[in-house]
Amino acid sequence: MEPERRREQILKAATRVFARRGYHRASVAEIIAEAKIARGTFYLYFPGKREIFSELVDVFAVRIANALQRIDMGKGRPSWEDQLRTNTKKLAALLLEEAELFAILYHHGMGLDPDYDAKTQEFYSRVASAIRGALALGQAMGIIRKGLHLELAARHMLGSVREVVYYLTRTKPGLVTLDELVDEMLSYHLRGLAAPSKAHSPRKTS
Amino acid sequence: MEPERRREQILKAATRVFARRGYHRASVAEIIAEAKIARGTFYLYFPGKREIFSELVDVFAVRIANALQRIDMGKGRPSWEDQLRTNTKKLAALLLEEAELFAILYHHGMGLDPDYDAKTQEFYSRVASAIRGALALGQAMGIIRKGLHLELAARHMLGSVREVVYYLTRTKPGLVTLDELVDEMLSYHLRGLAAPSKAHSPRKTS
Amino acid sequence: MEPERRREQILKAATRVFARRGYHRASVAEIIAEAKIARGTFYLYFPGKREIFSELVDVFAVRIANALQRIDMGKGRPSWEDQLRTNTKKLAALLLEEAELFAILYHHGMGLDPDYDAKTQEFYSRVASAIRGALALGQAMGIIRKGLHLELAARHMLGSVREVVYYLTRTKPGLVTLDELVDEMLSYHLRGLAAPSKAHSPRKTS
Amino acid sequence: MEPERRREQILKAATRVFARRGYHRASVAEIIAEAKIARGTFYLYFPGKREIFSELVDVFAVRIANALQRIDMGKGRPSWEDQLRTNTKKLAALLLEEAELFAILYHHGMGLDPDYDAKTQEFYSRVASAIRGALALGQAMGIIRKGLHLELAARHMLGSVREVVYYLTRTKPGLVTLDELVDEMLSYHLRGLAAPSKAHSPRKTS
DNA sequence: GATGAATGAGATTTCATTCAT
DNA sequence: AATGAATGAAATCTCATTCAT
Repeated sequence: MEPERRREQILKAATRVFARRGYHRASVAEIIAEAKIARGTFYLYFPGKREIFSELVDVFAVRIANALQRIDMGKGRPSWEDQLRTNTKKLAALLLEEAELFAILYHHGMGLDPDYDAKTQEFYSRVASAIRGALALGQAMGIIRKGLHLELAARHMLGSVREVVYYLTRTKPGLVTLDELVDEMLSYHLRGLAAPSKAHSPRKTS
Repeated sequence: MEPERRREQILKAATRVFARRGYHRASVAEIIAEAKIARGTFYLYFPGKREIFSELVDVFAVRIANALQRIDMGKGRPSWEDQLRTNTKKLAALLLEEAELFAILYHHGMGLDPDYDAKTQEFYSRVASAIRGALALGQAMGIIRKGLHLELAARHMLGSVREVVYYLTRTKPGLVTLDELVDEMLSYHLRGLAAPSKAHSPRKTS
Repeated sequence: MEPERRREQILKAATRVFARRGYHRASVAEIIAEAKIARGTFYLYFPGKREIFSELVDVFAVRIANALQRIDMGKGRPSWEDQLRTNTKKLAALLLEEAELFAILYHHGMGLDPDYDAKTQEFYSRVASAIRGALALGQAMGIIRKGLHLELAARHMLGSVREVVYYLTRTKPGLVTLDELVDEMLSYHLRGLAAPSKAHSPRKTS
Repeated sequence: MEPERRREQILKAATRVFARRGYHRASVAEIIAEAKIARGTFYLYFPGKREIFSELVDVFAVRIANALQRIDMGKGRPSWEDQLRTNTKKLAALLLEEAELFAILYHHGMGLDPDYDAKTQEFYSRVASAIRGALALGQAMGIIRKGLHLELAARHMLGSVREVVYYLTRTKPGLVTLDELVDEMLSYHLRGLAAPSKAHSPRKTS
């Protein structure tokens, strides 16, 4: 088999194994069984378990990054809202489609090699940072309310999207359609939970 | 030493080790070194590594559950809002204080034995379910808007709180005070991100 | 078993295995089979194959060093010749007795880890250097002839003793008694091969 | 490429690799990289790693054998001494020139397959035997002293020459010229270390 | 109650050799 | 003749758990 395809095949098999077993319980033995190759063949294509995992995550991170367009208010561009909706939909679609890869990313960090932990943290930091940028822009345009702590808000979004999508892929696939999901997510983050009639504002405590 | 205190001592040591190394990289060797006991002694008090970890998480889960009062609109009770604020504050305080234990809870699930995974899922399901109950109650009282997908909303909250608190304990401790945090969290979830002036409602797409 | 004795037992077993198989073909599996212990037990006492081998060589090198007294012409000391004879005899006795260990040392260097090679080279260098010192002393006393290239002479001795003893232990044990061996070695090195009558001196060539 | 030259090319590459890494640390991968051929090509010309090594050593052993003329006192032949000197010089020159090959020969034996070990032993035995023959001849002619244990003496020579030449090639190349070396070696073996004035003879001990 | 020496299943990785192209 | 992808036996090392003292 041509190296290119063989590599792909192993990567695919590894994805399945990691998704179903987690990083630690996955073993090279299992990956080669899944890929139906000999032990040595694996090491012909990848230096080891850590590295193939790392590559998996990297590639996926890049795909996510590519799915998201930096929100930009230049002339002739769609509205801020539409761009947000597009990004959200693309992201949700990608995560739902690549549920296996996403499961890996969801269960990230800690317990792996220090190098790896740092990398994952960095990935999430980059995402959070991108979100914060979009929020700042929205604030400047008067769409996002003032007084918001942008750093915390970005983490709120990051955490809730991650959890909701994971919940859907693992526990309740098919609970909602993609569009319903996107609507729910957007309205949740933009409007919150409170009923609109009452101009609700939680009072400050000491 | 009395068995009770010895047990406690081991549990404390294990907490430190798990928090610092993660479940997989932690070793029984490290725990007994930290607890300054012999190898055999460990197994006198706990069946094994998996079990002591499991107990750690369970105990913490119970503490969380105890911190949260089921929201109840009975006579003479504080307002729905105040109960929500109280719960949020207690929870945030507990998680921030017990950062080590929380790090464990944040990172776990998956990669352990299937039995254990199931348990974790169950823990989060219970939390999500409690949140959903509170939201339903709020809806009944007209405080929470109609048309909300309660199951998804509960996951939104769960995920975002987990992420925000973890972010604060690990990356930016001291970024905000506890009260500021609670305010941010409540306003985020209740009011969302959108500026209030504009009666903003994202349009549906096909 | 007490650690002290267990350690000794493993070291003995390893000596046998290394002597009969050489460093590379020896395996930890073989050592533990010889010592009748479990795999893990080996690693309880030694960090690995390289290290146990290294220790073996080190210990033997020290024993050799201890067997040899630095030749010293102080008052009341035996004659230079007697000291030489004593050293030679002790050395020969030790090497013949510990034939297994010596076989290991004989087949030294190259092909092992670089660290190890350096160490062995160093050992032989130290021996050669000690010999050179003794020869210089003998020269000063008029016992050793002038014009000798001491560095080369020391290597001559080193190489020939090593080969002769190895030959005896491996191929022809019992060919000569210890005293005969010592006599042969001393007369070989001191008087050479030439018949004494003819004051033989090889002429120089271009 | 014609098979003959290709074979030579691989043999050369292997020599360099074995000399630089030793038998065990050398890998077929390294040899084919050095020879710039494909993996399969190697096995087209040699049955395996062991065999190419073996061939290397064999070829060199034959070259050594050819360099040495059996000492022969037939009519019109040079004197015994001159023949000895010629042999010694040829041998030293060959070993010094082919330092890489000699390093291999110096270090080998043991650690390889039993078959191989036997072969090495046999090579050295043949050399020792040739030396013994020459010594016996010298004894008959009154040049070599009586009472010498010829077998041991042959081993003495073998070991010391091997060590001295190895020492020069590896550690101190250029320490002496070829002629100086030959003089040193001959005088060492013929006259020994003792100063000539004193008719030195070490006394026997019990 | 406590100890810590012993265990061995299981994980990762290497590399000489084969064989279809 | 030449290639190089594939193989898999074998080696090293880890660590949760047991059990005799």
